[in-house]
Amino acid sequence: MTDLPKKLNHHDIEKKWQLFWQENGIYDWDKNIDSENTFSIDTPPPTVSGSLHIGHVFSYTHTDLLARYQRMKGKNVFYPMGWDDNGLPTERRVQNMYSINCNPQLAYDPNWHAKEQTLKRNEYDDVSRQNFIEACGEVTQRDEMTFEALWRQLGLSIDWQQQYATIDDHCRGMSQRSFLDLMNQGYVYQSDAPTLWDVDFQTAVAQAELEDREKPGAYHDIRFNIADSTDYFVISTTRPELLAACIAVVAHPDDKRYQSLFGKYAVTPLFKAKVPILPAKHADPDKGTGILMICTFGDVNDVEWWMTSELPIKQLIKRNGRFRDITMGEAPFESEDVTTAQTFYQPLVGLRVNQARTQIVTQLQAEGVLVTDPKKMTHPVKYYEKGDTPIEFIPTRQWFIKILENKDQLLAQGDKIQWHPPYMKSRYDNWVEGLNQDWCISRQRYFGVPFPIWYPLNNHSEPQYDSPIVAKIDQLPVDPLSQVPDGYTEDQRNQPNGFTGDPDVMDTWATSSLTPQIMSHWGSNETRHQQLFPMDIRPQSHEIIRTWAFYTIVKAWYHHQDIPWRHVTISGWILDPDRKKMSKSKGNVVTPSHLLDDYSADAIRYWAAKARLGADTAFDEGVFAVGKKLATKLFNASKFVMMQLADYDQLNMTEITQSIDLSFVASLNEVIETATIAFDRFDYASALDKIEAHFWQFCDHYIELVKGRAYREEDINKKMSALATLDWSLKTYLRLLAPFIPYITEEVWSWRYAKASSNQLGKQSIHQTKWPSIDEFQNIIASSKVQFEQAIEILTVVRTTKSQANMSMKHPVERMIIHSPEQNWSSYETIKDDISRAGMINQITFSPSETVTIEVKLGA
RNA sequence: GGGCGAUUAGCUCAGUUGGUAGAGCACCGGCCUUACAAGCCGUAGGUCACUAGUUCAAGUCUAGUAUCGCCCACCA
Repeated sequence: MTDLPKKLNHHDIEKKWQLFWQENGIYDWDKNIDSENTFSIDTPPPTVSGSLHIGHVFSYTHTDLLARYQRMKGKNVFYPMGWDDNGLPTERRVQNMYSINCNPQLAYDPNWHAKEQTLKRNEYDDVSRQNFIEACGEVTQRDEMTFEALWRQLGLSIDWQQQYATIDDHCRGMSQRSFLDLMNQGYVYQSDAPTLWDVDFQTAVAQAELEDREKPGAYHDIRFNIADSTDYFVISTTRPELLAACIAVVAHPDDKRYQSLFGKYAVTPLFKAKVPILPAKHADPDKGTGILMICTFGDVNDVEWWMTSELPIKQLIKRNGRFRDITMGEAPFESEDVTTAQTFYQPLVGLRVNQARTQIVTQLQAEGVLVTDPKKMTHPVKYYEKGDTPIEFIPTRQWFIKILENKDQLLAQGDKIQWHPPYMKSRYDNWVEGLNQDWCISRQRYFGVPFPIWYPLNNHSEPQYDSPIVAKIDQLPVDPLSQVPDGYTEDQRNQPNGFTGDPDVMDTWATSSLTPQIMSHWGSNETRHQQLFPMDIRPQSHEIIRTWAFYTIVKAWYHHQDIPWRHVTISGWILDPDRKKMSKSKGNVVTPSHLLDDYSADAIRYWAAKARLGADTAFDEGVFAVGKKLATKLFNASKFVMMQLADYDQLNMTEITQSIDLSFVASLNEVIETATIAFDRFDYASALDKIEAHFWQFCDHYIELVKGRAYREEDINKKMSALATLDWSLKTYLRLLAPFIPYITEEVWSWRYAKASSNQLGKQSIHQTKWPSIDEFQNIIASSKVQFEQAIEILTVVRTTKSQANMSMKHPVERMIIHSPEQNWSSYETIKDDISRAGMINQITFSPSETVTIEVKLGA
């Protein structure tokens, strides 16, 4: 007590308490407590292949506030941490860091080790899939340690024994178990059809992973001749490079301009292909020229129209986005003039889409079939959200999970979940209602969860996709590329009449949609699963409602006919000072480390805690400073209280007897009640507002009112009343503020309340003590907060008067006259001594009046 | 085109069931007051985006308008 630090050094206390929390297992989940008394959190596994930014700190703090509150309410909190380390971001990072490409054809090289190097892209070393995966593993493990250190510094009350990584054995096994279960239930199918395809990553992607980008483009008005006629018409297209892929020309059935052409044929320029002219309802007479070409495949309309037609696919673009070799004249590339067609097509071979476009425009111009110069415009183009080249539709074989046929059920599941804030549910509803494709879960990548599937090969080594060989549940996780299915031997791999492993990996969402089951150990530990599933809360951001939240609801419904969690808590975004979303691509990201160092973890948490769920918040260092100020104030006020209490081990609330003390307790009581209600509604921000405001009243008014009585009063009862109130108040504020600013509260708690002798709560860490409750002091509940408020009013008048007179606060007031209704006098009378001392007032008198006015006469 | 949200003091934001507009920061003035000058006290600052309506009473409820943001759809 005698050697309390003069200044608050947040670096020291952060280090000290992090270690203490870790060594004493303060945040450990107790597996022996039933589900009723458990609060389980489906922590978002951060993508580890990037750096954390202040937005992560923001939303993870929100979850921690709820976790800490629930823990203090006596819940057995299950707060795990996961790492999302599979998927494209990791692969891309590893490729760049080591200058390597994955070549699945190569054999594993046990002597190869990843080393950081920078080579030109065409000089990258090829490594085997297994080597590549090991490199990914090394990188992610290193990243995870960095992340963990930051989370610990921020003070997240995670149980670090509960960890998973989406690429680890457990998660791979769980993903495969899920796949097999869905397969058994008939929710999975394979389809060989045009699929959303990213040509850079060379993989299929899902509808949910697309985004529109506004890009420059141009309308190209191209003349098409009508077969066996001298007539022609003009189509307008943004994708002239696909002219050779044209399979038909369509116009709206009601479009009078073109009705006479239906049933006839058009001949494409350059390639001289005869294509039918047909009616199609999706053709909009008001757009372009009203007549358009169908190409395989220019956009989703082409795909949809093609599926209902009997026409062949003329595929020009290869999986790598380049134009393939084509022999004109061979089906389906028939031509009226094979030689000319080949001449025009040949220069396109090997080009990428935009290069081919330039080339073909030159050709069209040279042929005189481009009616006008290209008309420039900008239009939205579909991209894979992580890609740099527009999406193409390429026919490939993919695995799908059925979702379209269960929209109603999925909407009903959404209704059973409580969304915070509630309007976020409409995002979910909108998305489900607008779905138009099943969920494509296969990806042609390497660092991910493989499908637990092999295919038998016929005597031509062709895979028999209709009769896959399925792994057994107890084999999971399996890697079909290195493991052998029952009944076969390794030397039969890829041999005629042998087998082959499914080469694809799963969409990363196929794994992260199972985060509740991954942590509940569904399928392997039924007791644990029952304790933890469904989970209590799923914290996440709103832009992934359509992916993470949606897919998790899908899986929980298919596997368990249940909701995955009872509540979804949605954090908003951090906006930069121009109110733009912070994102890597915009280059406006703020990283948290230096902020934590400058302002302290408590201060950063304070800033995060001021933002309500769902609300986007501008990045504002001013608020960090306020948080830091609060921590400093708590430190100083606590030091003051400690000085007063130094000689007293234990004080009892029954010693609180004085009017102003009782009314102050009543007023703080009200705050406990309000804050508790707010926290129960997940509204930590309102709770903080109330607590904080009252704490400043404690410092600015209550302490000033009673400090004299605390150290100068001769009447021991009056003195003890002040001391007991200070003691109880501080103990209460510390606990109310503990979820928000865990370091400083723990530090102060350790000065007095963690000691067994003075701690009826019997815990060493404040974070394991009970949240304050009005049940603690029934004898005081009946008190009124009126006297405290009267005192504030009087004190304020005194201070204003002195301030306006440019006087020191120590300057005496010669006389104060309280004009007030007579029935209030007795109340004032009970606080008169305290007011007089705090305001340096020599004399207080009363005067009857209907309204309250306070008259102050300063001394000379 | 459909859906959702926001608009309150110079800035960042509160405002629970309708009842006289709130905080912090910034600004300005004052104050060494035995926890804190990284402090304290105080002053000033707002047609609650706009228009109509309901009501004794609207920041709050209803309808519409504008601006900003997000989600979805369309995108030849």
